[in-house]
Amino acid sequence: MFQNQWQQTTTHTSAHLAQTMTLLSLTAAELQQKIDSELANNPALELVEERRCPMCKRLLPPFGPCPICSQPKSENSDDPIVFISPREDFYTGTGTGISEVPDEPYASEMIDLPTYVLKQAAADLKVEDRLIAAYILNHLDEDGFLTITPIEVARYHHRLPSEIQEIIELLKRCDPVGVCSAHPAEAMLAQVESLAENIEIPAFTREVIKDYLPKVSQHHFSDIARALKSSTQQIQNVANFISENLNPFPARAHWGDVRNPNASGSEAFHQPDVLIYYLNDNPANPLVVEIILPVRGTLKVNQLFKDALKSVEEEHAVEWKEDIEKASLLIKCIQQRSNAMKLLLEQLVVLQKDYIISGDKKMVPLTRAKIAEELGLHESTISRAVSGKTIQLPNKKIVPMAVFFDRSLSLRTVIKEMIEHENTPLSDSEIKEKLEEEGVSIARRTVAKYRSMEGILPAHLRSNSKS
DNA sequence: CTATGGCACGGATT
DNA sequence: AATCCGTGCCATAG
Repeated sequence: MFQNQWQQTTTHTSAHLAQTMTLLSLTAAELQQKIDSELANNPALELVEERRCPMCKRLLPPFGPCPICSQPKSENSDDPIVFISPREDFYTGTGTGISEVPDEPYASEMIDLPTYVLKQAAADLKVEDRLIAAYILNHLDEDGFLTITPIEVARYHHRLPSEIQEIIELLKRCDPVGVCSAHPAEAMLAQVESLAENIEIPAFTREVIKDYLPKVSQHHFSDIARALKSSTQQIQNVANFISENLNPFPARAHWGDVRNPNASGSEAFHQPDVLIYYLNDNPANPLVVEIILPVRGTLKVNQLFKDALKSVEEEHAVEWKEDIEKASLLIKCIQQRSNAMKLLLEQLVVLQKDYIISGDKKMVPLTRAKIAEELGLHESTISRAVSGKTIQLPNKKIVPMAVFFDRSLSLRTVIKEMIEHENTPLSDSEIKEKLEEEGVSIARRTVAKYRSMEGILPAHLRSNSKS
């Protein structure tokens, strides 16, 4: 009986399928937004109480027992535990998630970047300028850069470009410092100015940022020194300062090995969709894979509402019925999304286990198509499920899920290590040969490409001067 | 002449 | 159909 009704809703193909697709491609944070708005607009949708595991106090998934406590004690520890978890609140990126209070709960007021910046700037803006500021903030890309030019804004609002520029300058000083810049260099300059108020800035820093950023990333220090009539050592200092204190992408959570102390505010915008960690953070324990479901408690169709449907006049009945349909559809779709994510992660974690445990080098080349085949799902499903999502690894790094499908990552790290351990600088073709001895066949040109991807400068400029 | 970076083409992936 | 990636060829720098 219940089953039947369920089935009917699911097999209602077109619209439902479409919605599942859409939901699948949403990240945890986006999904939460969606659910919140649905909850507010649809009276038939109800959020019932959260359940906690009596043992570990962790929030329980919508159905079933606690995934962790219910694990049989002596289990084949090779099998990672994969499960869907309600969000325990937003994580800071360091916690295990188990009975731990988040340090920085952003969730209570999850505001988006534009709002966040506007709040800070509002006080310093003239009333008539706020609208413009809001307009500008709404035209930022995910890194916090402008997608429009000041000229365009000026035309649109019938103001002088200089006035617009003033507003932008103001916005640049707000929390993710450098937001609203046109490119990384500009953002970094803004950060320099802001830092200059408190600490000393190495000489030439501004000049280097302005004109030689690409060279810095390639470690072409001597070139820059020559051009600026400075010393290589001095430029090296500047480069260190830059990498330690500046963030080229103010609004982006910095993943990978870019460390950045002054990024307090920006990190909160990228919550991982999946957490992978050792149970209780002990590497001896099995891996736990936790898929964040941004809902506390259980979502369901309000039973009272359903009952009330029978005793209501005709005109409303239609409308109400629609609401109920919509609600149950949404729930169904969310379940499907969760299910797909779970299937995907189960495969992914098993296949890439070495990578998760021991790092980039062990990455297995993998394509979305292969996974799709394994799972019997369509490639596009996998694509959607992967795109935009991020995963937190046991080592606390947050990486895009797409790296699990990066065919070259493992080779790149091998090359990187090879160069790190080299005595005499190896040329690209020498590296190619070495790799071939290890059974890897790859073109010389490709070595060069990987090398530059890793920001390693060419052999002849890599004379053994260790800093 | 050797080592690299740029451009662009073709096949694989999404 | 659109994009990404590995490569080959060629120009350039040293």
